[in-house]
Amino acid sequence: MSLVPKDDKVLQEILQAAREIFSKFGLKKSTMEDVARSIGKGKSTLYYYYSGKNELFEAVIKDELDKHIKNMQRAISNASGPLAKLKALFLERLELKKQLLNLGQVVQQDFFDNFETLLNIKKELEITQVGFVKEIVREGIEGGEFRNLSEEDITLFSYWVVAGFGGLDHPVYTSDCLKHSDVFTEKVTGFILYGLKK
Amino acid sequence: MSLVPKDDKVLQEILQAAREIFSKFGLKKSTMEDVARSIGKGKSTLYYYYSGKNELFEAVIKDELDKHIKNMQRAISNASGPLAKLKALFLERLELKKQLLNLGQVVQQDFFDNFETLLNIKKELEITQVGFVKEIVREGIEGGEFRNLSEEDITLFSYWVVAGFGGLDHPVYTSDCLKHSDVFTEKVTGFILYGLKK
DNA sequence: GACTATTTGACAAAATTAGTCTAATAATCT
DNA sequence: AGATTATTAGACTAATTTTGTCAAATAGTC
Repeated sequence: MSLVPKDDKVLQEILQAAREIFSKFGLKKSTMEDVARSIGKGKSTLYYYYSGKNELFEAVIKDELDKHIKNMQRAISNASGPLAKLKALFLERLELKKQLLNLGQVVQQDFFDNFETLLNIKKELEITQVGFVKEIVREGIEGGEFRNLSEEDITLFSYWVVAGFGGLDHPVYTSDCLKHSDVFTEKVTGFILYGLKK
Repeated sequence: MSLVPKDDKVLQEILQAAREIFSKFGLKKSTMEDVARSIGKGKSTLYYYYSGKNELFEAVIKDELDKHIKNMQRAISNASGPLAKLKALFLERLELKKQLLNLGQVVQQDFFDNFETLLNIKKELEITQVGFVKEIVREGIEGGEFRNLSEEDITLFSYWVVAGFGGLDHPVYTSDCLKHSDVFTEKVTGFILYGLKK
């Protein structure tokens, strides 16, 4: 994503600064000069590492998503049983949503789709999440908690769950729901599992 | 300050919207379009009431200061004895500082001085505060808590106190101090009163 | 309807920002 | 030390955004 990933220290510095500036002002009102100034460098330095403002923004988003995918992986590994794993996944997904909100009004699906690379990133995120859900479901089937499903059905089910995650990103859902995240999580997890019970 | 103070409702609407936008983005990154959009009107409407962006900003500041002067007045009236009054004044002054910080990085003295009208407003604020302090000191002298001072000395003392208030606006003072506002207030009030004790 | 007040949209001038490019500077190697 | 490569910055232009203007449209009042 970056032109010359030679000096990792500067790269990280730029990413961190950019994340903060974009979070504070949003993409539109943030300038490359803002980012540069905040790390005490010239704007040209940024262009040495990233080919443009949008590219920097994409890098910030991708960096953020990568971190969250890792967090999801870790959360699932740390949980015992499919129920706990699904819950952990769901909670982590909510966290991802919060972070995207924090990146200055970029969570709107239409805005997100405007970047071709971001679209690819989104697909990757979707596939990764589907993978997580499939893994959990398979574990539940093998453990006897869930009814037996064909591989095809597992895939379909997993895509449905992840579609539900995506739906949470739409502005139809207000912050009030997120405030009651424990109750909300239980309910949604319950809905999800209803389709799997023996 | 406004060109045509005819429709007070729209005027207030603009002021309120402007306050929020300026607080969120600061003066520089806020646009008249932002303000207009947030009240669902055209930008030209803003120019009908205010001759320019800076003029609108000044109006917001002046409105804010007026409110705080009233609050200072009320706080002093409600307090008993010069010590309590001085403390109340000081706390209210800190509140004013917070509000100015909230208006998007305008608290810097040099920035403040850039506006001639704002300079006049600042002088007015200074004179008002000096008046409050003098009142409090006189009360303490008459009540026997403070040593007797000439009118000239009272004036000098009051200007010194208000200068101290102004010093708080400089970036040398970090937010950490403001976090411990009770201890901070006690200490500063103590320093102030030290010069007055019998 | 006539008159006045308010609001808006189109637009030009001014200001700001993104991005380019060359020179300066720093780092590395021989 | 000089040569080479990598990184950084400043000057600058083109593109974009913002401020402010002004005439027309619209709303309100008599």
